[in-house]
Amino acid sequence: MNLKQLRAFSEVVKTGSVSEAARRLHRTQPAVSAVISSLEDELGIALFIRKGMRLKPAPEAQFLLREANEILELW
Amino acid sequence: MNLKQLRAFSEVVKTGSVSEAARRLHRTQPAVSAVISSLEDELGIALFIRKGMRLKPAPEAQFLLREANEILELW
DNA sequence: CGTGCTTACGCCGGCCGTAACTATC
DNA sequence: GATAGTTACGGCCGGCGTAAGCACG
Repeated sequence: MNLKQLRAFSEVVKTGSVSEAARRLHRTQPAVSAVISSLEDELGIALFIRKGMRLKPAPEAQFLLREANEILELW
Repeated sequence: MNLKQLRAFSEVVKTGSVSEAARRLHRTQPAVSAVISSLEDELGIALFIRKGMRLKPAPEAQFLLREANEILELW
């Protein structure tokens, strides 16, 4: 787990979109997608549920979101 | 600035030694040394004063140490 | 078919360890 | 000469973008 992952995760939740998060992070969509995947792999849980074409944060993602934002705030 | 740098910085301060920090971080001495250098470069300040063979945190390092530990605690 | 996410793939930069050098005791 | 830190260097792995594939409306 590292900052890049937390930033990506936070942005995707905030915007509800990998594409939009990618724009804000100045990265391409696949790059952000991969970062999210790697985070899910590490944690061993799915952080998002595909809802049609959109991503909805999974319930388990809530606690991580709080921690992530807490850390990013300090940055 | 990233987590690796903060971890390295924190360990070097804690132990007063790059070698010992390297052992704890499971890295070699040169690797840790380089991370510290990169952090100092980024910040544009010297974080340590060479006191004989030991490293003493520079006064300017104090504020960073507090922030670093705060962040690492959350991890 | 347009929009969005993932998979595939090759390139390139950065990180790591080894080795050599410098300094302090 | 032992111990600690830095500098030099080469190899390798990971992250990036491009492109192609897949799914939903």
